[in-house]
Amino acid sequence: MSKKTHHLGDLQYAIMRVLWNTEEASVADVCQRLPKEHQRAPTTIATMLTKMEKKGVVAHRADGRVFLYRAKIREADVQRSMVSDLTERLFEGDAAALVSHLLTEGEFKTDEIARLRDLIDRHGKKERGHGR
Amino acid sequence: MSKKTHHLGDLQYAIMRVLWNTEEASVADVCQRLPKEHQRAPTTIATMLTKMEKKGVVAHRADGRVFLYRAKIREADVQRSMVSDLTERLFEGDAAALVSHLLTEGEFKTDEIARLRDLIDRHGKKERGHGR
DNA sequence: CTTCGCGTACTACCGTGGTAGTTCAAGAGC
DNA sequence: GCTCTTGAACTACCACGGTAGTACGCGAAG
Repeated sequence: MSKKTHHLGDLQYAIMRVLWNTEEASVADVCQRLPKEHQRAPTTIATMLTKMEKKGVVAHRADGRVFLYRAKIREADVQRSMVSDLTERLFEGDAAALVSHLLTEGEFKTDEIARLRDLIDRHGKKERGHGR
Repeated sequence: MSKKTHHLGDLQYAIMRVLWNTEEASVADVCQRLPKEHQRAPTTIATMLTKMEKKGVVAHRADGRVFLYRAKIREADVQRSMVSDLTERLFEGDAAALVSHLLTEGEFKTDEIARLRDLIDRHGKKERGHGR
């Protein structure tokens, strides 16, 4: 169940984001709710949704004449598979190397470092807290 | 100066990795040095290299009858642009959110957490150390 | 000189993301 | 009933990663 690695393109991810925020949406709804940098012709969105349905990432039901689409996969799953894909490719699956890269390439503003350490501390505590 | 965002495919990245490790390599060299999961027909590699040259990520010079290819971009640059691409798409550019995702999705083994905290500590000190 | 092998060049294809026009059908309005 | 609007379906492209066969040219072996 939900094993395949879902790599979505830019527009596809933007469409998914709309669906994740709205449960069900028609083509027109999606068009309206897309951020302006992803605005496309309605036919483009419809085509994309059809292709995405063929891939199994969305499903639709008919409500009168319009189709209502909904996401079939969870955002966290897509994120996980895309992130681990990249980690595999770029860092041989070493997630810590990815973080190291983020640090040395200056992807963090100085004040974020503290927040980061906090995140890790909390996670470490939770890990030790409830066993395993 | 090296501004464009280089997104390389799987095979292309594997080829680049060979070039990053060897300075100069012929098509045959690349074929030999590719990990077995990326072994392809020599013509495939040659085609890829030609396409990659057109994109500007590699260059070649003739040595007798053979072409010696070399990387024109640095690995860190590709990593940076691919990672920040993904961070942008999935986390609105919030790199800390990416780390948080890695933590909650269990991408780290428990003993890596310590190493991680260490990385961050060292980085924090260095930051404060030499100004900026 | 002729042939053989190797290496590059050219060409062709497939899959998929992306883009959108054109067509078709069904309900709304006259 | 006939037209107008609107949404879905179908079709057609383009770009690019990936894959590899075929053609060609050149130096070496005979």
